[in-house]
Amino acid sequence: MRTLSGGVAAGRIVETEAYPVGDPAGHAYRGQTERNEALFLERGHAYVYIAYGDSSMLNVSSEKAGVGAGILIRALEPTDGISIMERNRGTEQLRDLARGPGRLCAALRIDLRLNGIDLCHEGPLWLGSDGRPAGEIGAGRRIGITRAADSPLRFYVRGNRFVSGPQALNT
DNA sequence: AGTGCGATTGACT
DNA sequence: GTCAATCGCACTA
Repeated sequence: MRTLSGGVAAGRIVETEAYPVGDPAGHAYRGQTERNEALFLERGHAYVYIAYGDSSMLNVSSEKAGVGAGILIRALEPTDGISIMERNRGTEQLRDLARGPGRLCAALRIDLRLNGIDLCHEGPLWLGSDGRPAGEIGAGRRIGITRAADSPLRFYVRGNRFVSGPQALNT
């Protein structure tokens, strides 16, 4: 969930990728630096970075303090504040509002100022549950990386149309 | 100090 | 379906 001056925007997370300890594709692989230090915070903190010049990416640190690992949030099924997301994204295509990590951050206006915040308590950006049961989860290879690309570390809700990536990988 | 390369997106054929 | 834009960061010299 995301609190903005214009109101609250929120959605269900329908797609993630894991970047565990020792993963050569992970940003923490080469040790702690100024950029990735948020990955080394206690699990549940935000790690935000910029890829390809623009496009922010949102990760959640996933290990105890001092250990570098995280989960990339790749896609959201919009549930609240849809008009806010449409304005942030410059489109009214519901399916495209938060399908993809860069789009998700644009829709919720997530930038480097949120790097390192605690996501486990209500705040400008936080994680919560809507009480609804999760759908059936599928696993497959991660998207857009070259190293360790074959590890099945991408997880998604089966059949959900807000999941990014080729349709063939989402069955 | 210079270079190469992405955890992507949007526009175009 | 294909392809270029774009820039911060890590690595080499």
